[in-house]
Amino acid sequence: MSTVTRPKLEDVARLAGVSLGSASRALSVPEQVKPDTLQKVQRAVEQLGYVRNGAAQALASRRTRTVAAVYPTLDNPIFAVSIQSLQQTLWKLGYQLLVASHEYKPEREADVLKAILERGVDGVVLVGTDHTDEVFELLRQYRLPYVTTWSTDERRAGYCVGFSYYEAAYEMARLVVQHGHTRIALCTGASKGNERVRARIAGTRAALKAADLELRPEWVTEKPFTFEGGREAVRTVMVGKVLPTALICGSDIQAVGAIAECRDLHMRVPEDLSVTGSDDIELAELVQPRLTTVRVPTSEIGTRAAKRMVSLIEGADVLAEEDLTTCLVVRDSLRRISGD
Amino acid sequence: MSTVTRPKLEDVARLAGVSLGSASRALSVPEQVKPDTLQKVQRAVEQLGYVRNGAAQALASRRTRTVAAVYPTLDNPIFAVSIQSLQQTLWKLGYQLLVASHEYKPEREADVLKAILERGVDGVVLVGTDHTDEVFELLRQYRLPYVTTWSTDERRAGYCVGFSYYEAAYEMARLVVQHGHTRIALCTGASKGNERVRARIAGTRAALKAADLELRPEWVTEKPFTFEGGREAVRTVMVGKVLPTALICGSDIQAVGAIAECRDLHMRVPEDLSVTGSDDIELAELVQPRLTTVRVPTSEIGTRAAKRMVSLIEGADVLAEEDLTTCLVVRDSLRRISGD
DNA sequence: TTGAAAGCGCTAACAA
DNA sequence: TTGTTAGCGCTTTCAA
Repeated sequence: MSTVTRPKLEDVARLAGVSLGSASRALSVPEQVKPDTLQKVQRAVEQLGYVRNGAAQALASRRTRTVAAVYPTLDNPIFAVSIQSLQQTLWKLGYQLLVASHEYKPEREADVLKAILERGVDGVVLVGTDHTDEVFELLRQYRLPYVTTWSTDERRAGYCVGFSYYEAAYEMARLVVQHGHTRIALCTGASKGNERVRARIAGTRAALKAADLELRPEWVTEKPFTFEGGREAVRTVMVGKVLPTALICGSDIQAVGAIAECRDLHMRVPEDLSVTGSDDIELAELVQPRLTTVRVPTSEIGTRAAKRMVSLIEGADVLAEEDLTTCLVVRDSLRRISGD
Repeated sequence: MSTVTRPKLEDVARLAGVSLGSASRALSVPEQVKPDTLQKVQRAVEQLGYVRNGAAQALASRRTRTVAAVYPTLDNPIFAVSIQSLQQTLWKLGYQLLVASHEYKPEREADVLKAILERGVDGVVLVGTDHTDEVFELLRQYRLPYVTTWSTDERRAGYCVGFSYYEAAYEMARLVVQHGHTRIALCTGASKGNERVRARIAGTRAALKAADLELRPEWVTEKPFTFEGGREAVRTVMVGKVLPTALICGSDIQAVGAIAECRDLHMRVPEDLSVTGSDDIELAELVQPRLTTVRVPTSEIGTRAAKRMVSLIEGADVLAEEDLTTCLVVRDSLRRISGD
């Protein structure tokens, strides 16, 4: 009970009456020792309450059994859910997760990564494919396997776990157009260092173009992925003589904020302004009006990223996987406009 | 650029023309080396792109510069916000954060902690004061400093960073009573292994008692801290001949779920049922009706916990701090009942 | 203020 | 299958 000092493997070996090497093997490659030896070691471990010293193990084996994930922010339900599944899956595979965030400041990412490198990890999970050269350089230099998530990217296809933001945006914009809207505004996040935002803008523009519509520059706003960002978008876009009849938001969080702002401004959703979101977070069907949005495979991304990361680390064959898919979820916040 | 192998301190020392010891000191205790030496080492570090090997450092110094935090879940905005501030503050103080969660299963906490111990951390941040003996035993055995957060607890007062759930609940219940409600229901989380839930029930009960009211057992429901939990609470409690006129929820998330369920059930909030929350998450003022709730110092908890944790680790004097406070936020989801 | 050298606790190659 | 032993890269005495 009151161990004065933390027991080491040597203590375990001595108590079990085997050599240090056998004790080590009993713990890491149990199938390579005699059942008898294994049992003796296990008993000693239990008796002493022995727990491996990870630093020593990492130093000697050059493996940490930890993977790091660098997120734009932790304070967004889609990332929280995704981290959750990433964590759970890694845990089952025997890995721990070290999380970090750069608060949507792409230029900070390399610093965050450096700190992680120093601490030592076996692999890194990144969000998106757009990172500074420094980030990729560090990864290369330290020979760290990595997977990029959320977005797909043709060039690095083997290591992406995500879906096409372009297509998701295209589908949504088409849906809005099909509902008879012609004056359509777009609220996204900051496009710098974020290819997902850029793909979304491009997809939306393409869908409008296919309907001979134009995405007016003054109706495209880049706002933070927060409730407040959505509020700002409404204030930014609902000025001037000609007003949009629909606001497509890049995230449900923004959409919910936009709806709240409309209410405060005494505008009705969807009668005065239709609002759509993206992600289909749980909240989407709880707000009033219920949000029309696009469902993305949030938790699946975490699970798959974990598995792929471990395959990469352990040198298993990494099979090219199909991209994940999204689907429209039609609820009440998008109005059908008859005539014009 | 294309370093074949990661440079070590020895390489730095050689390039700088100093001994290994001096190079080490230049990095960790720069004030103990001559400015000249310091500069030479710094230059070499830069030139080689040297990054410390954390495992080796941890092994030799028996310090990891990492603190772990074990949460019930990561998928709850109050924890996300708190983690955020914890992380930021630790980072500024030169520490990294390792997060883990036990998914509201108190019995898993010790296992999670063991994995953390193995990885090696300098201290642990826990949520709440109610943990299994095994958890405290591990902490003691490994001499790990820890701080408990969110809740205050007289017995371990020196290491708590939190507020009184009892008082917060008392205030809220009193407010509800003052609004003329006599039939009051309570929706909390699971009380097992969660002293915060128990304190909340006790506080609510005490406030009712002070008004000669009773907290009926059939109107006290323990549900998960999720939207769905709030929905279930409404279904559980709104049966029978006599119905409550107010539902006090243990979290805003539950309250928002409850409001949505009322809507689906064609009950109006607050006309047919008043609903109150707790935490004052951002969403609270975005929903319709806007939520009456109690504001808790979410981000302050993270900041203070980080500072206290580092003081504990570095052996600084840990000054007894005052408990944090909460305050009622009155909005629209609580109705005033005239007469009865 | 510096250099030399002895570990930190473990893994893995090698020999038996 | 097991025991022996040489490191893994760093910190930290100790002596100079």
